[in-house]
Amino acid sequence: MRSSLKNPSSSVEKVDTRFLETLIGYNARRAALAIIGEFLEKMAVYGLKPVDFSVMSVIVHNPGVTSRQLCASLNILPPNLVSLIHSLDARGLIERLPHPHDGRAVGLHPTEKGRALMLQAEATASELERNVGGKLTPNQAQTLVTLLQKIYL
Amino acid sequence: MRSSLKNPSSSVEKVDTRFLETLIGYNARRAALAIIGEFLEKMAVYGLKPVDFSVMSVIVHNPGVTSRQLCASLNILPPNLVSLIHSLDARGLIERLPHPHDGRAVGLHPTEKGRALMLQAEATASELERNVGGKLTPNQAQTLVTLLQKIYL
DNA sequence: TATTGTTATACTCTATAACTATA
DNA sequence: TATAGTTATAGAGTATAACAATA
Repeated sequence: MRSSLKNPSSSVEKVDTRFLETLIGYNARRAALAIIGEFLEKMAVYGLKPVDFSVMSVIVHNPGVTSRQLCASLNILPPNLVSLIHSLDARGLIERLPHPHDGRAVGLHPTEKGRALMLQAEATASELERNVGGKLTPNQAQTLVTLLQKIYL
Repeated sequence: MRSSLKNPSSSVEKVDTRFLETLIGYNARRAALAIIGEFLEKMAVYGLKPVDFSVMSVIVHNPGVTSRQLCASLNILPPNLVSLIHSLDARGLIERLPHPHDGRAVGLHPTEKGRALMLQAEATASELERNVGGKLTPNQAQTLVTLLQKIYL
């Protein structure tokens, strides 16, 4: 039996990552990156990256939402949202209308084009979800979502 | 009953993110970021960021592992590992020794200082894990890890 | 010809400070 | 005085191409 501790020049056949695999954070990050990779591919046809998708989804489901509300909901810093919103506006997916009660704020509204795009994009996202669920039973997928939300919500 | 669809200037009281919360990728990312945030704070005393920690952990548990093996295990691109390894070397946490069979490769070995640091750091990580588990029962934490691994492994 | 480690570099993501207009 | 949106900018993270040394 060779001791890897006493031989500084020994080589490694199979890398042991068992300790890291006990950590929820490590596993959550690896799983998230794996899913986001698939997401990026499938959403490319809509010209939406994950953040764009999240922002558009919130705007469609919350017409009139402000930038500040978006930032708080999605954990985005205000300066980083600006160019994102500008880009969605330039693509004709959203409209910026004056806020009814607050002259400082701007309400973000989906255009018909934006609504139509997100109807498809959300369907694709749900389909991808069922693909990820190919590795999980529907029951397991639901359990997973519930447990993850206990952590960050 | 006000219809938010017909009033483009309506405001939003509470932001509805229910659709996003059905997506495993969204939840996994949010949970990972929440845990990594805590991790960053607790690991600051060791001067270790999450990637440094992962790399050191793999080196300690696999003395003699090569850069390429590390990259494959942790999903890091080789050019991005270089400065990381250099920094750990400069801190005296690892040693780079010639590989026994392959003249191109370099074996990465923990120094005693590196081992001692990681003994503490891994204990802290496990403790943090139990804190995250404060939101979950030990059983739920185990279930969560198992389900996440089904996705990316 | 393929692989290891490396350099240089570019692009994206994330973070901070400071400004303006309005509350 | 505080907040919404914005600008400028810095730093961290991630990506590709190309090279020398070795297999």
